[in-house]
Amino acid sequence: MSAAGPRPVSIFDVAKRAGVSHQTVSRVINDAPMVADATRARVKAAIADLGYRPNRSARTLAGGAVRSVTVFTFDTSLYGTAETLRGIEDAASAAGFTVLISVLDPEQTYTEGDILARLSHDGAPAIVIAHDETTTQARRVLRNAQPGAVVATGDDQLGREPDAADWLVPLDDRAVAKRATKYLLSMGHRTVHYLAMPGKARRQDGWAEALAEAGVEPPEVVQSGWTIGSAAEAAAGLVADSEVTAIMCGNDDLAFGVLHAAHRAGRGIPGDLSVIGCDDSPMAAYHVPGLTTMDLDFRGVGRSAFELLRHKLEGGPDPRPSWRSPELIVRETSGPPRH
Amino acid sequence: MSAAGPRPVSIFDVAKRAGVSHQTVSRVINDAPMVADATRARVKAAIADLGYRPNRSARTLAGGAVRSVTVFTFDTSLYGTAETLRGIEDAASAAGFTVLISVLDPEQTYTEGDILARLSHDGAPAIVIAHDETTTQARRVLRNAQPGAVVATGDDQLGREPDAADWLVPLDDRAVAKRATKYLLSMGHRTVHYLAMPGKARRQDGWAEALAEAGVEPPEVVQSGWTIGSAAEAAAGLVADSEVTAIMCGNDDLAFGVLHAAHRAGRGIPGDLSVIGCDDSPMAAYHVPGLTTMDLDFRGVGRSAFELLRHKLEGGPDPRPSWRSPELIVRETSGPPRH
DNA sequence: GTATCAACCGTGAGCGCTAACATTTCCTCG
DNA sequence: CGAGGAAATGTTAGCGCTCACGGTTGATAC
Repeated sequence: MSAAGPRPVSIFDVAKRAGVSHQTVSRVINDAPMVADATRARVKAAIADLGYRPNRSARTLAGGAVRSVTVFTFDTSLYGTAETLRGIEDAASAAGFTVLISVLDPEQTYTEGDILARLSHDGAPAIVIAHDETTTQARRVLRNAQPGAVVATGDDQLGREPDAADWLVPLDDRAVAKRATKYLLSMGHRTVHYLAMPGKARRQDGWAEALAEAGVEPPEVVQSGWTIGSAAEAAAGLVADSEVTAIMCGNDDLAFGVLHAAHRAGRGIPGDLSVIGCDDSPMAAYHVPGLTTMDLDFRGVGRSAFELLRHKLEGGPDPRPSWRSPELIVRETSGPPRH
Repeated sequence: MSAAGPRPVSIFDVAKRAGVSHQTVSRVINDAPMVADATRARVKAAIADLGYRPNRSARTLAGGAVRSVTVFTFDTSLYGTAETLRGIEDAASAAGFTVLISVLDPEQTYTEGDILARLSHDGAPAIVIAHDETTTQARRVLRNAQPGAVVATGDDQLGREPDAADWLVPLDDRAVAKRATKYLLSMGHRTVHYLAMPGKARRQDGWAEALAEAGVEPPEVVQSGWTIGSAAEAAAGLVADSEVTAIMCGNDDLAFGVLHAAHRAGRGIPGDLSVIGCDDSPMAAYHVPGLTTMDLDFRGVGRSAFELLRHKLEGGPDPRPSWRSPELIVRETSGPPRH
């Protein structure tokens, strides 16, 4: 009834009811010490009676502890971002934080002001799930504007960005891609082709690195969009080429696209062509044939990102990063080439 | 720099710089009339110079127009909810609204207080993406507490809930499931089995209704969880039974699980078994074989939900609901039964 | 030249809360 | 038994903004 009804109950109403000052009520709802048990109980009863609920705007305005995070991301319906978001949400709500999301459109360019304007206020804490150009730019902007209140996940750029450990939960995409490529190479493939999604340069780097170490000249990268459909289209040429025996894909969705294209082209999997994905999305295990891929713990990364942010905000012991490390999962889309 | 730096620039700083009162600045940032063009320009210049950005907390506290929505949902990584969320986000950010998300855990039960506490303040506008028990309960709680500021999407319960049109963007799951079932029946199947996901009773109703109209006794419903894996497991018995020639699934993910189980059981698709999903997720078109399913415009539903909420908040002309109506998409997992 | 009325702009209060400090109470100890 | 001090509570100010006014212009009308 409160929407249209009378003014919602405030801290003063509770105070009056409990026969204390409003500040005491504030202490109770903030679990502050220095309140007698009896008083605390009385206040809590009053809160329950009146159905009081604190007003977050007032709280943040008054300069109390921050209790919200803005998450910048670029597409909530992709497996990786959705899972990361979920991880952030889990950790955040457990800690009593509100999470706001701000979805950036990869097609659009944003000015610094555009991005900062999406924060609820100047200096508001933020997490950036940076998996493409646009979000990487957001990461840069936020990091410049308010280094104390930003954390990011995504493309590992360790070594290029200063103090990355303080504010970045890296996925080490390079190592992941390298591992996958090496595996394919180890199966006896002469070379491995790469189907790239937009703005994930580090995975491509890892692939190139693995090839370089094996002494093979990397073939031309084939560029795809983010959707299964775009991958199927982009890979049409690749799968038609009988010289191509192994393709590594930027993520699982792209791999499904490739598999579809390969099927249409009549190429046998994995006899004629090995395909490997990345992310281990739920579909990977149930696709027929089962998709070989890299398991990435996005949810864990999201949780860790939140913990890191919280650490920056509130201090306390260094949070140990706690996500499963990436792991190769061999299923049925990969094998030795047929001679 | 504002996080650790000096106090962020406020409306007063801008006012001083522009040589006007703070109220005039407020007028400018709110696009209010009654400000001379010259003054407006001067203020805007000052805003740009100082890099001023309004503080949302202060704005909502001071009782201005509401500019945020809290979205209640139960799993941001499912296709349907992710897309709906995306639709809401699109519309909301276009309208200058902030979107907060609040993820409810289906395993958990929430008290009325728990749910209301997730609002940023008493009476804060909310959208509920109600696809299961928990979110449906949230919908009920919010609707009771603040009918003026709640809108929901999801399971159609028209006829049972009063004034549904005012606050519900229905998906008419019943009709969708009925359509799919009728299609299967029309292919010549004696009966259609149903693999249910948790808490989507209306789809089951539609299936039962279609069977009833065809004069066939509905077989026992098989219950699944939300994941592909749980579906594969739950459907194991069904696919092993050669009497079963058609299965309709609660959504596409479940259908993929069934397809997987069928493959393992050695049943031919669609010769031995027809499978139909629901949602037309991106994978449906690229799965081999292509999944027959119902196309649902979740994104449009999300957009409409936001528009409806905005209408309730700000008045104005009735928003025309504008989402594509559900459509049957026939691909390769369905066909007539083999005799 | 004065009343009239827009258009424009400023002043003060207050939203609900917390920080910082002031005050009271009550126990401990020499 | 009074000084000292900690625990418990109250008081005041102010966060950044909007609302509801009140004041000031300048053009127009008579």
